Amino acid sequence: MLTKRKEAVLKAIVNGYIDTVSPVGSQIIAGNQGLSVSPATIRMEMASLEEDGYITRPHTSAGGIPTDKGYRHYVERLAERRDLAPREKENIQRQLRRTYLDQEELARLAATALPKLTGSLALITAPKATQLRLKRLDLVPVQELLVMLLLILQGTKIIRHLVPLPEPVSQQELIRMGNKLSDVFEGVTSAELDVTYTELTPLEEEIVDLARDLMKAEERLSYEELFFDGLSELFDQPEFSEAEILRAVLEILERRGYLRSIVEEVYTGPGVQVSIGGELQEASMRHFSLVIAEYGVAGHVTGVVGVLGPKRMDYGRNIPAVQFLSNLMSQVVGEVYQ
Amino acid sequence: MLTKRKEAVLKAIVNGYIDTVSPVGSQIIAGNQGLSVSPATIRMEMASLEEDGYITRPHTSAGGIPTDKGYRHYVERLAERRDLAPREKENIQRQLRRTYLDQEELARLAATALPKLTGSLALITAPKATQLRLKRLDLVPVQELLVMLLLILQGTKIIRHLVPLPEPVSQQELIRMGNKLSDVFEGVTSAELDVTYTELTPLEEEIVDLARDLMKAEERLSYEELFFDGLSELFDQPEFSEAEILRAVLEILERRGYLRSIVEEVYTGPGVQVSIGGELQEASMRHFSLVIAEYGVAGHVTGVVGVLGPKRMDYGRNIPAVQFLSNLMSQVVGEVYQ
DNA sequence: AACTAGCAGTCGTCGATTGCGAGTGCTAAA
DNA sequence: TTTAGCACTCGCAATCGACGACTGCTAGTT
Repeated sequence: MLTKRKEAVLKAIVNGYIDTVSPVGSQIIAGNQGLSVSPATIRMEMASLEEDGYITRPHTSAGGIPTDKGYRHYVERLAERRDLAPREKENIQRQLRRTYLDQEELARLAATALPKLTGSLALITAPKATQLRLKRLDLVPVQELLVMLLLILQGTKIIRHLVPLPEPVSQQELIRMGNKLSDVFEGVTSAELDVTYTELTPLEEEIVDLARDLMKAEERLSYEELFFDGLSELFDQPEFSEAEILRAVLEILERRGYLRSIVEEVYTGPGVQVSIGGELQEASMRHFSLVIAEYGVAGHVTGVVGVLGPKRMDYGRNIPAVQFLSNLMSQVVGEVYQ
Repeated sequence: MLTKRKEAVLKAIVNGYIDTVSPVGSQIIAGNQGLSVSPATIRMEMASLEEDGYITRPHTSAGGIPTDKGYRHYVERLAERRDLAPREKENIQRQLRRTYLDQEELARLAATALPKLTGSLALITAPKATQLRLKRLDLVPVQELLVMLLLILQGTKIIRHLVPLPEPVSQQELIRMGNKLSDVFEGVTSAELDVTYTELTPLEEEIVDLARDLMKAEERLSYEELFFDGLSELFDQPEFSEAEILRAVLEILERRGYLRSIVEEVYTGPGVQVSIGGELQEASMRHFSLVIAEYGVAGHVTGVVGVLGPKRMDYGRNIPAVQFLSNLMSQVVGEVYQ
């Protein structure tokens, strides 16, 4: 356990490092009001903090910079949460509360808003239903032997898929089939989409089978598509003057599935989760931190919202920001999802 | 007009610069088989090429690097086009010819394939119909006073929009309306979507009006959404060791509308178009070249496919690659679009 | 016992200096 | 017209030293 004074020193170091991106020395810390001891004393404390693994030094005679452990302690006990300004909140609310947005657009918009608030990259998955429900099924002719199967699901989700036909089917017949199947299977889950329900033609059976497979495949995906935005905000951060680090981010973003796996790894429960540098499995993430939270309607639809930034991001602000967006999106999604 | 030998020198310089990314001097050029003259003679030619604006030098005693004019001449008369290998072609064909892809997925897949072939960033717009045609109209209940209006259009395009209702409407009634309107307006263009056609209830009229507005808005967009892929391929290029240039690209990519405007600016006619550095309006593009081509069915659906890379990209390969993809996508889109 | 002043010592950064080599332009000869 | 030769120009990388930001330690103070 750290003494009060050690904590004050650690806090000053983390805050200072977040601010200046360079090691902070004992005199600067001593200069802080609130700590009225001499630099020499601070140095003693710093030596001890270093020994305990909270800070490190780039070289012998340099100031301290926080280690992952130091950041962790800071995030958990030291950082002062600074909520968004009421105006900022209103702005975002106005953007996301337009009722004519579908859920993907919602995620996309949220991903655009977040970087401006946090100076970090925003990561958002579209809401994903644990249990899909069919609202309607359409068959739309594309070509003589090709139709588009459209599954319209609860929420605002749509699955579309092209289906080759063994023989030509008239448009009237397709419409009739669509109406019939919509009628029979309205409100049904993938498990209940069963061909034994009623009398179906072979073609209808085939379509129902396909629909079920598509819904199951969709459910099996652990997350919806991941949206991100704010690359340039992220690259405004001074650590990205080195192209190497920058490349690391880009590679992560290009392998979207991979990023999804990180989100899953980090995501261990409700509330805002913070992962710092080396706490993430992946070596290339060691310069970054991730602040994420779940949103949605528990047990029905959920997505993940978060930011990816340098380890020295402004946690005091970003954590409340993610929290706020998570709550807001939960509300909006909840309304549409009924 | 350039003499044969001047052209040979220019070609050697461009090829050399593409290869090594550093100024190429007279001895290296003289070392090329095919040119059996001494370095001194080459120097004379280089001085003349410099005077005519085909090459420049970073400083007095350095080798030559091509100017935009030099690249332009190279692309038009000197570059040897090297078509893709049959295996590469087959691979791509196999990926894009899966009939169950809708058109957006097609564009997305093509955008993924291209960077691997060209080492550049791929830019692709989804196919855009000049004249949208309605195939079907659905109204799907979302909440008591909220329905999703679904316009299913020719091709595989879908427009969805949430519509607040003045008063509750039963699901049966919504289905009836959807079927009725689909029936009346099947195959119709936005201009023909007119409420005077037949007898409609006020709510139906409102929906038809909205549908028309949505279709018109969609038609007014100059291009569909732009897909891109291959950031990391692009950043493997050595010129991106400087973070500044890198930032320029990212800003361009974040402002997607802006990139679209560049595509429009460049796009002046059929066939593969090449724009080199300063030939593009935008100052931040001066280090890049763009190779693009239209694809689709002339007069019906069109999109744009291209690559963005450093000015010293491998034009000899990239131009045929874009050509090939444009042709292939035209075929695939043509089939689905009937 | 806890703190602090003072001081020697460490180490990275910045600017100036230098040598090297790649490559030129020019001249004079072939 | 071409070429060999040569003086000259620059960029680049390495070296060096001064500087200053810090530290760790010691000895003295509270």
